[in-house]
Amino acid sequence: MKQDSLKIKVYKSLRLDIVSGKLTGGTRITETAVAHDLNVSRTPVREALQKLAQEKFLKAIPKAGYIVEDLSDNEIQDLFTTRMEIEQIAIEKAIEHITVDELKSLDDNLEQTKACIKSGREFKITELDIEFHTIIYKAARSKSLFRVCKNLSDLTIRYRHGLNMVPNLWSELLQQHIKIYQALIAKNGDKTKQALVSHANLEKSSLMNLMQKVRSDAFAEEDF
Amino acid sequence: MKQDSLKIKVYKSLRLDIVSGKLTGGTRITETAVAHDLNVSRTPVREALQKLAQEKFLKAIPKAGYIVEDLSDNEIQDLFTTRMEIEQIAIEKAIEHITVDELKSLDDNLEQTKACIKSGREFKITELDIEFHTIIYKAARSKSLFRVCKNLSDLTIRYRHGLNMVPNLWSELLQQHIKIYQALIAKNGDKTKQALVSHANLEKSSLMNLMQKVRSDAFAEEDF
DNA sequence: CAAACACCTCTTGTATACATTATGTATTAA
DNA sequence: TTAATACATAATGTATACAAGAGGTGTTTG
Repeated sequence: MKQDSLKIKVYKSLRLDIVSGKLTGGTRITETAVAHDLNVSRTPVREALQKLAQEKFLKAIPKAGYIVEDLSDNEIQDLFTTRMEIEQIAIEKAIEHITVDELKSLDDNLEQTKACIKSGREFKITELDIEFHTIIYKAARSKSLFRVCKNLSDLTIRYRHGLNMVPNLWSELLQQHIKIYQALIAKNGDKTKQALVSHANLEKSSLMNLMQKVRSDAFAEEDF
Repeated sequence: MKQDSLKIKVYKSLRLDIVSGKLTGGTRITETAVAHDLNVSRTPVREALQKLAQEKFLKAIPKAGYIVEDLSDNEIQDLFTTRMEIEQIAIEKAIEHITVDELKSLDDNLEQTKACIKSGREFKITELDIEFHTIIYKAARSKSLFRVCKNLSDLTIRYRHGLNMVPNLWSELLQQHIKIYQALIAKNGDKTKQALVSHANLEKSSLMNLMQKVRSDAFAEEDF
């Protein structure tokens, strides 16, 4: 395997910090600080930050640095909604083109997820969830659509780790993955889309409940 | 108005060269050459090239430079198809949210286009065409959807200048814009989507005919 | 003659020094 | 006391020098 360039290393490192929630929304980031932390010069850091800003993980403040993108509840909802709407297009195409190998990959993915839920390896579950959807994007056989789907999916990752705290949610989401998988095999367009919409809605509503809870908890603490 | 940074200047300059067809697909681009041409250092050039590559106007060849992205006929068709499919989502939302001011902007746009078709200002017509669709994207009131639509639309621009050569096409496309506009006013979802699909299909088929013609002409010349 | 190896050159990758600008603070004048 | 100005500071913006890798070419050796 070829060695990543420093730019890519910095990119991956920061991206992981953001999607994993280590860097929260609003955090200020400066080229110099990152360069110092990672022991590289400003050049690769600068390029990595620009890439992250273009992907909407960071927000560039001209002549003043960057902050970690901090979406409002409405903007997060909007993101999840758009993702679902476009994913419907993808899954409709996937029905036509998906191969037995790809269906096998989905099946493998479901098995692995089941195992991870049992053993409680939450970080891995999120990864598998992303993989499940990515297989479908790819099966749509549209380069431009794949790019759009993947980008939207990536942007949602950081908001989904909180879902690990909701008890039994992963089991429900897995059941929905299975429904999607079965509808894909049956090549039933309406059923597939419906299963996908239910899935996205559960995810979105769980997230919104969670955020409201977090907010009211914070408010309660202020009473002291 | 604030002065653009060199990076932005270089970016805009190259982007214009690509979408206007001055730089055709497959053309090789190197940092040094661009820097020399525009009398700036490699740093801003480098950043501009990376931005263009991320937006899929250029293709990065690691350690070897860049070439102007050269899509196959199928890939171009795919791009236009995806754009249309996602634009349908946008226009459905636009019906719900579009304001009278925005409808007025669309009307202005149609009038200007009419005038430009009469006077044959083709470059301006393309701009107005893009503006027409952008107003609709914005009216959908979804940040994430707007971003996706705009990006896909931008990618199609460079393939559309060839359409200027097709006689009377712009008049037909204008008629379709008018249909879309009227359907939007009537807030008729099905009619609006149908008008949009017709519009996109005409554009796509005209482009494919044109490319096939260009190809067969080139083939005919080889017979000598 | 063919294949392998070394080297030469072109291009990106990285570090660093310097320029520019925006912001905040302190001082001075009205 | 307040407002304006000047300056200090900290960040990005830009230029440039050097490093490193990939590919082509020529020479050498079997």
